[in-house]
Amino acid sequence: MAMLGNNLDSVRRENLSMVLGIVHRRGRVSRSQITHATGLNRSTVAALVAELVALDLVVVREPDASVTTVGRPSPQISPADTHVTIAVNPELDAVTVGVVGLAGTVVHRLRRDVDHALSPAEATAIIADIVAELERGVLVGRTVVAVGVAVPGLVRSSDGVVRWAPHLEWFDQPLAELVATATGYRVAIGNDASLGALAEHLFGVGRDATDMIYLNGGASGIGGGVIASGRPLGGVGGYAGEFGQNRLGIDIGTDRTSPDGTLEDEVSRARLLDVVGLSSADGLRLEQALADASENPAVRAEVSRQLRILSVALSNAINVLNPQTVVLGGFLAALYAFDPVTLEDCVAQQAVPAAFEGVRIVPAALGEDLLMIGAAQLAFEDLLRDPASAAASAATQPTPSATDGENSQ
Amino acid sequence: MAMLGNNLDSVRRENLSMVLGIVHRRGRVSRSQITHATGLNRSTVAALVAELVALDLVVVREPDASVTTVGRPSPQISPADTHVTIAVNPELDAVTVGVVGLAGTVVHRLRRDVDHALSPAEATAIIADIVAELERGVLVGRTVVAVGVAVPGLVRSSDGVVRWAPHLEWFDQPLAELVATATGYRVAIGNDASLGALAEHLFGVGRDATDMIYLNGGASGIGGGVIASGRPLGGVGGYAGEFGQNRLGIDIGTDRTSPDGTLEDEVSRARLLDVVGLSSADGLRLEQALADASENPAVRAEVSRQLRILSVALSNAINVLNPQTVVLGGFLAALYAFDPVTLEDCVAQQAVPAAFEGVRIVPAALGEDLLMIGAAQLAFEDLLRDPASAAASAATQPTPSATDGENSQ
DNA sequence: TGTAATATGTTCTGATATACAACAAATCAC
DNA sequence: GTGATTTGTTGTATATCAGAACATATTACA
Repeated sequence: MAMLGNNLDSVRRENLSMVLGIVHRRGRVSRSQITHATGLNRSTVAALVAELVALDLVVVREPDASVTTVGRPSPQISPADTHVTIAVNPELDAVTVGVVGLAGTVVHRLRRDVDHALSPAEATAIIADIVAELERGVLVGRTVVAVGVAVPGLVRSSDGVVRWAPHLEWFDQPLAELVATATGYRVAIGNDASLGALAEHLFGVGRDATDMIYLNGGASGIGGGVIASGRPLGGVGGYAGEFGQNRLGIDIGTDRTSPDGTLEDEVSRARLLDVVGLSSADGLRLEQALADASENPAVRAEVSRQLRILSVALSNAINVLNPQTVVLGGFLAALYAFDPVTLEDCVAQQAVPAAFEGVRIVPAALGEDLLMIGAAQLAFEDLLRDPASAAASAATQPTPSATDGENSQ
Repeated sequence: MAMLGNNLDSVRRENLSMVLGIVHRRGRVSRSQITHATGLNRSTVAALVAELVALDLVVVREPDASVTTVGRPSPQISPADTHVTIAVNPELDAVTVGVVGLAGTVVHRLRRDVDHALSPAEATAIIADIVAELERGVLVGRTVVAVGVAVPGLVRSSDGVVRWAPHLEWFDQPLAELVATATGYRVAIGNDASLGALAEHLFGVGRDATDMIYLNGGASGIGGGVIASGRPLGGVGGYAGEFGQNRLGIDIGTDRTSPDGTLEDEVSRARLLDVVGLSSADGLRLEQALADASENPAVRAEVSRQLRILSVALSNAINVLNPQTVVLGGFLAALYAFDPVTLEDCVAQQAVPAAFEGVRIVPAALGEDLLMIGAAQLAFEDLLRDPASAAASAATQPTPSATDGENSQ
């Protein structure tokens, strides 16, 4: 029963965390907006903001001249750009690294293509190399809070071990430890789709949803993430959200290509590329190709087959999780864009009516920044939870080099 | 962005809540155990316990003589039996009402059978009648905190309207309001299976699980509830957990009786009763009947068919929610007991290995008290969240009568 | 242009919850 | 019976937030 009591320190910590969180999510707020959002006293908010300014976490700007309300103008508070995280996304054919500011914006991004499937050690070496490069460039004068890695596979949340990343062929690899040792920074690792869900929840189309499902269609399969009561749903190990492996009931026998296939066996990018005659395409290009071929009966048949199967997956998920919003990313967004009405109708028919009412099915909004923002968010988590001590430890962190090996999350 | 800042009042409130919660869940603890569990100072815990004693919420007993440790013995703290909730479970053929103490034990229970399907108004009248009877009996000298109702259907958590209870044929009925008006107490309403999940989580086999799935097989279908990160998962409307309506993929064509049936179409008590030749039976009697007929090929075939289908539902749920424990209640417990190994093997084959490792599949433990405890827990929620003000308002509540009509949850 | 109204910033004081320290008390170990 | 250990009890100190009073900057309106 590991719950800790609240003392006066925790009040300050939580209030600081709350103020920083508001500034982080909204990007720019007046101090009086913070006062109203928190319900705290003006004087208290002033003190909290002053402490965050002293920690170099937020900056105070002149009141926004464009607002025209009665009363003394309130200064604008924004996240400082001095504290950043490094977001990393290792994929089969490339490693993407980004520098993300506390405002949730990608300051800098860098993609390094590779010609063969990387081992964890090789990926780590590339990451360390890119980080070293960044340290000589954009990171000068900035403080790196942590490194966040979005991995296309299952990650054990307790220690950052990649348990199962079939696409990369990584199994039980202590990636957090490897990257921490190589870069010298604290490292947080998570599943890519779960981090995508987090990103869309905080900065994308899931902004105002407390309960949200995110499904991402990638080259390797379908990943997912769940936000429940405004917080990421991880499960005991952190593996939650594996919608792609679910087995679904489909009413038309010919809809299924195998008798007991999983969602990602039946609904796949490869089949879509196949039917439109492409060898590869990102989400937007695939969407365009599908639209161009919308009169082709074979295309229509395959798309509607996949939509019907996807609708079962969504219905099941809606029955169990009762979300406000369902966000579709990757090729699933292309699938949805081809025929939104059919998908919505199918889901409406199959889901429990009360659970479905009010559900918005929408395509993802964050595009290529999605995983950068998600991974960065994971890395910012400690700072957002306890601004004072995390900022202090980040500032006093030894100069990043290949010496110390911390790990986290 | 409705989040409130912490002030000193909230510290006190949360600490009181935490101490009462510990006493509530563990039933009997020494004060020093509370000190260690909360991390608070001895003197602080002493003050908190003293306040709870003053509120008549806990009682202090002499130190337990049986403990033999060095040092001064610490007094035992237990929940007081003066504060109770009234738990209600309307069913098709009966209304069950229980008086449940803060310790989570059912002090008194009373079942009234009815000969026809009740309307919400009729059910309310019966509930009010039983409550009046209780007020002349066991409730004398006790304070009723609230009434909790476990409904076999979907309940809107915001206002306690029963949206969809097909078994009872109740649709969009403001049951919370009706019962509150009729009894004069604050009323909290929830779905029966979700409350079962809560009960098993707090006092049953899910005690040490932070992430848990509960599936209950009832006469009317299959209901479910989810605990995620130690808290009930409700979704936006409170409808989460409707596993029974999910559509599942099954590998053997003959396993399915309809091409696109839901879980509760395929896995049903009626089919089991049918195959063993009974017209009705509760969980235990069905379990016995199945065991007795374990050599009958027709019984074996139907049970294994249902187990295979159930395994798909569990695998899907495990993939998405990554729980520690899966609890099966009602006839699903009987199904499980018939052949635990087959079910576990099927799930192991179909679920994502990392998500399945360490999952315990277990039958429910609380038996017939399950829904009483779950409904009571819902009713206790306000008191547990804010002991000081809730206890004060319960004490000053107008004498229960058919005058005031509050509702809650 | 000037005054009133409104909202917010700033500063100081007060209330209060918890931590801490010192002492007292009750047990076990030897 | 004495010492060690743990916990209860009491009084003091610290820190945080609320609130009041005043200052300031804007809009509204005559």
